[in-house]
Amino acid sequence: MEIPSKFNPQLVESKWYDYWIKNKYFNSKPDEREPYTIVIPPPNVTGVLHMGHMLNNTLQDIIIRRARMRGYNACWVPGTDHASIATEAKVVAFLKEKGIEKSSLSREEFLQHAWDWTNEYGGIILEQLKKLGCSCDWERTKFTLDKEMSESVIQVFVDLYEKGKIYRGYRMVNWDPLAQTTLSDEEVIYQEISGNLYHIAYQLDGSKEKVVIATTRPETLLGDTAICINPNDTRYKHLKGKHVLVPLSKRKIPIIQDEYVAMDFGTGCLKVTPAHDVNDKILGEKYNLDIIDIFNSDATLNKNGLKYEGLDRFEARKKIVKDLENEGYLVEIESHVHKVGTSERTKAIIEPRLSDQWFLNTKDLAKPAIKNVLESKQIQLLPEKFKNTYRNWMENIRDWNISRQLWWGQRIPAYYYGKGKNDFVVAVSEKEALEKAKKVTKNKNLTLNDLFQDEDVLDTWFSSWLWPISVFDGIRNPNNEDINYYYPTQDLVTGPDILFFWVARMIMSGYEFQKKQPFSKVYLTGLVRDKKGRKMSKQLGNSPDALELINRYGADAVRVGLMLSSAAGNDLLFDESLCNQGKNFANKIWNAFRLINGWEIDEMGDISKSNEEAIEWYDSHFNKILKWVNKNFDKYRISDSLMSVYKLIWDDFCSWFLEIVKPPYGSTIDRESYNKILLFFENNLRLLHPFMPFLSEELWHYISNRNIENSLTISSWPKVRKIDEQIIEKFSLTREIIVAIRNFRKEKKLSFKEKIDLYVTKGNSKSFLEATIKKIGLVQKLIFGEAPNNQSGGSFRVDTYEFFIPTKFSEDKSLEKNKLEKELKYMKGFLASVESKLSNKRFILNAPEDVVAIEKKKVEDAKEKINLIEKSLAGF
RNA sequence: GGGCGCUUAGCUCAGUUGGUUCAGAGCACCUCGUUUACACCGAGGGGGUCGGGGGUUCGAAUCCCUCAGCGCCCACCA
Repeated sequence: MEIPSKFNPQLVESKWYDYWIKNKYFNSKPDEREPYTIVIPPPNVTGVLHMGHMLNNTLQDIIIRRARMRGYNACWVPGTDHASIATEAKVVAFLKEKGIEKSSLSREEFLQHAWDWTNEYGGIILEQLKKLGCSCDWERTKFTLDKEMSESVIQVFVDLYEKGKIYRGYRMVNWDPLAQTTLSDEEVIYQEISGNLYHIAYQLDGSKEKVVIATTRPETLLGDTAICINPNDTRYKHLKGKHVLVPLSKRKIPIIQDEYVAMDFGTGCLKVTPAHDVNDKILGEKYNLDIIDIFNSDATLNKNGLKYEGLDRFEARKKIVKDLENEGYLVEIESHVHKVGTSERTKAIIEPRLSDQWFLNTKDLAKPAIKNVLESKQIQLLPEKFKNTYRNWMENIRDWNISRQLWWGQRIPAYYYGKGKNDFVVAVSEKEALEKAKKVTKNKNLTLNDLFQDEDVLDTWFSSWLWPISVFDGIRNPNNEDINYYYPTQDLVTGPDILFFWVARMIMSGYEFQKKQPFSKVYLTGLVRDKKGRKMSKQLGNSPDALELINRYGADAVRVGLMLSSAAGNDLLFDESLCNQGKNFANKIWNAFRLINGWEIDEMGDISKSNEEAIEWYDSHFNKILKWVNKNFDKYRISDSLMSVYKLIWDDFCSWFLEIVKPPYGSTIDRESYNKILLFFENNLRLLHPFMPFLSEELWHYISNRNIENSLTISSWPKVRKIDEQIIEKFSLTREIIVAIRNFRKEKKLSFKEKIDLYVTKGNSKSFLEATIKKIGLVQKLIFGEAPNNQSGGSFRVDTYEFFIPTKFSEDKSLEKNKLEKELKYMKGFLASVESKLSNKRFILNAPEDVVAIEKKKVEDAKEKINLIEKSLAGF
């Protein structure tokens, strides 16, 4: 069959992807086979493919493709996430460009825009995953805001509320003034900044004395309701029970005492602003202080900000510092490095803020989730080091703030029937809410118009934490066929950055709602960095365009490039040259097939001895490598698996096996050899398929007329068969001898085309492959016995063998003698070191028998070699 | 401030419960080679006192201690 001289990924990729889809090879429904399930970490619906996605989706595809080939009912469920903050922010910005302010829209109008946006840009990322070759069951594609997905979320909310785990509370929360919503603790990233510590003097009421406090946030003094000193601080003992006047506002506030204040920090005197600091809030509650909130929701100052009203917090800070200085309150500005919380999404500096929010008490949910991960029986984290991180977080878990002041998301199903904070019911629908409200209020005349649904939506993670269950509709429709069959899933592949956000919470929800783990293995990938070790980011511009890479190198090559350097949990330094390596590999395989394909078969021809040797060896060697590949897969060492396959195909199959069986130019190959070679090639393709699905499928079809199975994708993963260690050893000795012959040629400047005679002058058995040596070493005659007298030439030794090759010119005698003496010196030194080890009584006593036996064997071999060299030296 | 992890060839990393012939791989590098599968190639080669120091052991890259450097996670010192 004609085959193009070059592999063209562009032509082949779309052809086979369409073919796979058309034949529904990726689709799964429950049957009698064992399931193998992976749910995709749903990317942001409006996102685009980046290197991190490429990495973890390639891994998932490799795992699921191998599972499919191993006969499992493989099911990889794809989908997208509505990512409320990120998407809402994008939509708001998009509308703003068109001159539409969010505030001018009703909730319904805004949501319509958001859906329009989603329908237009949503799912692009899924199309990109197809380009990568991902074998997802696309008919199962889910979106976290789909009707049935949302219903599951609401049902879970109601359930947890009824169990008393969800509550509404007035708390200090993390406020993102840019997105204008609260965030969970996990969404706040603390960043070190170099700021200032301002020392500010407060006038003591009814005295000339001033008390100096230290703060990083001078603008919040407008919300001060006390200053606090340590009762043990002798410097301030006399201030007990007195009052001070807040600078600028002249408000009178008390001096309180609490051991919380560190005497050695700042001035040992703390201003207390219960509305804007978590610790101050605690002090405020303890001492019953007033709470003065000075900010609006966008972190500009409100009417409590007095003349600074309307200014942004940082503008206000500048002005206030200046005014304090002018009025003589500012004592000192000390530079000070401290940490500020920033929003994971918008990067805005977080403002601690008191407000009514919904919380989930996770203490009890965490219990089985901790136990089962620590035991590693039901759930295993890979690499294992993450167990510590996980444990640390889970054991100190705090209540989860699940409400967000956004519109894009599932609206909290709490319905208020009155003005009071607690005048609400929680229900899955308005109708049910009305019934409940009627009961609670004992007012039968209540109508839907009397109910007001809570304005907030739920944290996006509150929907994705159900993902492994909700994609199979296990919440709304428990015990349905899918959930019973596919759950628990097998593997989760994701980044460690969402270990708490997502992984830990899925584990909690899995045990809470399904009573079982959501997955048994969590493969945590590393971060994709550039080759300088920098995190890939848009700002740095060091992240290659994923699709561009696929266009340039081909999807297979990019997959290989990514896999070549990524141990689980380790960051991976991505360098485009790795894709090139993948491309070269594809080219190599392609050409190996072109070689085989071009051979003319002689139906009557007999198999040669060297072909027999090579076939016997590769058969065993392949199985040995297969066993190793399987072992690495079992340990989720995917890149090691690939490297084994890479070396198997490139070095062993192409460089050795094909070179041995290759018919000389103009000759034919016998049918028996040809069939075996093709079979081996086919098996190579099977191992290759999970890593390079397109190339392997393409080549498979060039030989598919021999196959009953009509696609490699649904063919089988090879089973390990017998491994003959003896032939493998024989081959490795043969290999060494051939390398030695090649070295000899190079040293003696003998052409690699010139035939030679090879004398085996010393050696106790014939444990190498003669025909192979003759063919690859271009050996005319292989003779066991002494070299003829007066024959010029040179000798060399391999293992316990000595060889002689006649050449026209003899080697310089003194040079050869020198070489032998060097070898002898080394061997003697080696022998001495082993013998001294063996003469050590404690070694004999303590070392295990086999280790001692090995050492003894070393002595024997060394002695034999020394003997060999000495005999040769005697000839000089 | 607590916890975890890392440091092995120029680069990226393996190295299983301490024990086979001077510690392995891939890439890079050097030399040679236009042999009709492939120069996106072939053949051959060089390169590491396993971060420093100390200890346990017959034996340590591997176990213990210590020092140094790097990284990650968690934590309310204003």
